[in-house]
Amino acid sequence: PAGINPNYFPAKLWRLVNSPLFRSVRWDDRGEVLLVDQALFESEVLGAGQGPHFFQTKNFSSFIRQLNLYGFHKLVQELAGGEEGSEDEIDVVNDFSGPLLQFHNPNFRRDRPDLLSHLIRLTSGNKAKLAAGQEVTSRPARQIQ
Amino acid sequence: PAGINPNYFPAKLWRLVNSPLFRSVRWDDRGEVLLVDQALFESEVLGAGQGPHFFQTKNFSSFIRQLNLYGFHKLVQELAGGEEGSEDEIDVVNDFSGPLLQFHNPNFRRDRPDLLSHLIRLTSGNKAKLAAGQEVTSRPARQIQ
Amino acid sequence: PAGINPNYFPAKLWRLVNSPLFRSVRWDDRGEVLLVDQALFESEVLGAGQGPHFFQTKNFSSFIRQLNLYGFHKLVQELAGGEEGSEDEIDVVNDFSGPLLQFHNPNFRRDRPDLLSHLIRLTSGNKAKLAAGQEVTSRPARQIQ
DNA sequence: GGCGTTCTAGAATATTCGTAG
DNA sequence: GCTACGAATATTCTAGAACGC
Repeated sequence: PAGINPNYFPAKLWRLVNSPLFRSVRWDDRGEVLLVDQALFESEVLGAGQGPHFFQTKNFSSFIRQLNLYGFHKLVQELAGGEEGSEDEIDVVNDFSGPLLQFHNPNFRRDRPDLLSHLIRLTSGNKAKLAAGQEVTSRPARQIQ
Repeated sequence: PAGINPNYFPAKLWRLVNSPLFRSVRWDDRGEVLLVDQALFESEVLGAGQGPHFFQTKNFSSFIRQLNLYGFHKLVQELAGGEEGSEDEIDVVNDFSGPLLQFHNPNFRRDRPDLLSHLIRLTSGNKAKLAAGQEVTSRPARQIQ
Repeated sequence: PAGINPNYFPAKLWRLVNSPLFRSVRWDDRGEVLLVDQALFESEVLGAGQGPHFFQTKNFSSFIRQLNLYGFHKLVQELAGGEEGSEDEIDVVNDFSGPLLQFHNPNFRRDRPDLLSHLIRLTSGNKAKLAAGQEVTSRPARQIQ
């Protein structure tokens, strides 16, 4: 998407979730929740010898730290028991391999790439600025032209 | 229900009692009392190999501890000894399999999901806050809505 | 070892590291450093269907949280870059399968089971007591006789 | 100086055990 | 007998802090 730095975590996550080449990171049916298959992610994204190595780490926990730093929150898997929409949840969880971790961020939605610029790193400094009502933006990409 | 954390006990209990897939946890006729078949609960909810494992314990007593922590109280079953109206009680108790335990909480009613947010964990700290007249709320959910 | 509660983390870790049945948790050559093969640990200790299931979690991160709570610290692996003695480190790291994580605690040594009783949970309350110079002990095991 | 990675800790709920009432 | 509760540990999710680039 335009306007955000392609080298930073939000842009990388966006490319991952929208890439058909990576099955470990996907959208839920509504395009509002990030689904992650940890085992598959570790092999196809963090594993050795992966061509376009997205991240420098091999530890899944570092990926989780990034998600939290950018304001994502984990959703617990509501399995088989709700009133409405329980079928979807079953599908979501048992899709193809291991259980899927679910993360949510109001500024990370499939149909709203324009919101990506609102994903900021929640450092203590940035949080103080936000509390003071100031705008916080990520460092923009260095455009050639 | 909206506004409560789906990871926590009240939400899980709500899903259980309203799920047609679990027969061990049900409402009484009026939708005001929680009915629990211990033997069935131990096999279908706490038993091994249950896909959607709601709890990490296999001990029924831990489930009871949670009920008490959230303000549920056990109703003693007056077995066929009252004056009139004893048939109802017999029906309630011997519905389909084992004896049904009955628990009550004024904020847990079938037709009032809005009251679920009042179910708070009665730790000593929270009870002190309540005694001091302060509001006590659960850690909020990260709801999608 | 006598005197410590066999249900708590230090005793479980002691049994694991000294058990020939579990290869994922071992001592280093000197018996002073805990070596953990994460992948093997996840399958043989945290995996489903393990007989004497030590922990109720399936997440390796929860195991790490326990190590830190009881005062263990991770040792960074100096990979083949030192001056002398680097062979030992290589052996430690590449012994049989994946890389081995190393953790250290002065009260966790192979030849000193008597020190296990000094492993206490570093909660905020216990840390305050320690800072005040008070003794902190774990809840003792309930002995039958 | 910002971002990514790592290691550790905070804080809330969950689970267990024992016992008061 | 047995319900309810206190208190400790266990588990989970998130955040703090340090460091390198």
